[in-house]
Amino acid sequence: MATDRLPKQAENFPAWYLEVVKRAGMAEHGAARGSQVIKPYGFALWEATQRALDDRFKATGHENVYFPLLFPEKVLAREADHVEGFAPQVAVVTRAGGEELQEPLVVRPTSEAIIWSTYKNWVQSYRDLPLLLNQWCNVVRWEMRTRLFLRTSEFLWQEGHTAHSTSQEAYEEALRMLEVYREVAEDELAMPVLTGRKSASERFPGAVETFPIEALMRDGKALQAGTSHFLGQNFAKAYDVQFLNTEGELEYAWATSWGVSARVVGGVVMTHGDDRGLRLPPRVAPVQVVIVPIYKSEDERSQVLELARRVHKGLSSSSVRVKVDDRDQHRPGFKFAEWELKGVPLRLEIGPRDVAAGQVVVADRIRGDKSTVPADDFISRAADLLDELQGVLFADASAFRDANTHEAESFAALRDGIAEQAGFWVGPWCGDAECEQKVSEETKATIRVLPLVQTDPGAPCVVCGKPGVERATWAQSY
RNA sequence: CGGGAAGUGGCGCAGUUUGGCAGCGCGCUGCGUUCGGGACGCAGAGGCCGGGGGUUCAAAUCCCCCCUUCCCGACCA
Repeated sequence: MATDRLPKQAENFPAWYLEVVKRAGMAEHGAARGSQVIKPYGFALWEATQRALDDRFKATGHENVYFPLLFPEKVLAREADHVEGFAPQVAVVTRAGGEELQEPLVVRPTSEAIIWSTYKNWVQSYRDLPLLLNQWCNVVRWEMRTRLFLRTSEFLWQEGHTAHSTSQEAYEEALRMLEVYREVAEDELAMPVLTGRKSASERFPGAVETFPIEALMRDGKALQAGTSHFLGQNFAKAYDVQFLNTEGELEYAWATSWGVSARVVGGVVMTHGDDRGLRLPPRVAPVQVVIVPIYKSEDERSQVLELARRVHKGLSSSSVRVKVDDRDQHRPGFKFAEWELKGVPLRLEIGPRDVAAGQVVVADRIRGDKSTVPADDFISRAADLLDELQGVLFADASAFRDANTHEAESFAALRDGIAEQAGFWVGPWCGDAECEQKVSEETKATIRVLPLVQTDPGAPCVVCGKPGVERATWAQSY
């Protein structure tokens, strides 16, 4: 008898996370250091997220493009902050075609450089703007420390790169895409997020402002689940992208970039999972309803499968993603445990008793209860029930986030509080990098997010006591 | 990059101290019994023991060199 249970979340969260990711069939370690193989179940979640994002990109006027994976190192080196920020993480190709390359090629860590060096040729007039483009691709960043989905040396993402004729328009674009990210995180992934600005030290290299979405994982650590950057004219100046404005004057273009990576798959695992495994938001769940047939004799089998297929057909026709688990090599109990691990929101158990009564047993993975309902009632109500569960999951995660958000009354309270109870800690900050650094040195927590508009100016900084200019949210993070 | 651990059938591991037929559990294949919360019996298949060199009658095991991966920290989506 192989029970082979998962570790308990509370006892060892990282081990629990890795076990769920591997055993649910989402991903495993790849051949190269820090790389990963994304398996069908994990990829399906990423695809669902991709669709949700891409639909919204299109709806906001963006188009998809593709730029090269490799480009000359000197292209990357044009923007000072950018190259300084990424240099330690960049993989470089020095040999190809059996020869040393005259000019080394970098594997993109992000594509601002190659895209803006190309935009130079695409932009001459204000009539060429705005340029609203997005790219779905992989990037490579040679991180010291890796973890499946959350930080791998190669990862999948989307990166939007826009060029505008005015500062205001670019700034608004950055905020608009931040809002798209918030919406996808909350409405599709049921993952509540904080939005706002990053402090200067946490900014993207080359950005004027960085706007993140920050989610809280079940172990109280924050996860940056997406970022949108207002790049000002930094890249236009570095790559010489100028246009003639309506006044006939030459002006540098204004830029944004924004990205969400497959890290969010890990975020979903760590936001909603419990001791039994995953709990998937219905809107992105690869399988929303799984049907487990129960039978002894061949006779029962055919009757049970007949009802199962009827229910399958009924649900499919109302666009519910449903699967009949008719594998003969496993008994029902095994299948129950397996689909719970995989986080399928609803499981139907159909056995001889149910065939006789025209009913199904409905097991709810999200709320953890079971009920018996007439088969036809379930078919007509399934879509609504899934919507309801989507809401339950979001409400659960929001309640958890709220319960783990604390007010930092003093530096001592912040320092000791974070050590004792991980989570978001909120308090006034004077804006000095020294105070920020003191907190991170003593607590390992960083400022995750600052409000878009000042909410509490003048309150004493929780570190130094000087009048605050920001209300900061601190947390330890992934 | 510092600290730790580990490379042995698909997966998880034991065997290494003290050299002597390469094992166990899960999984896989076949047959049978089972099937409403992780089934069982019987019979099977499957291994250059991370790589290279050395010591020895004999190396998974001892010695040297190399490679790789994971975990914990500093860096980051």
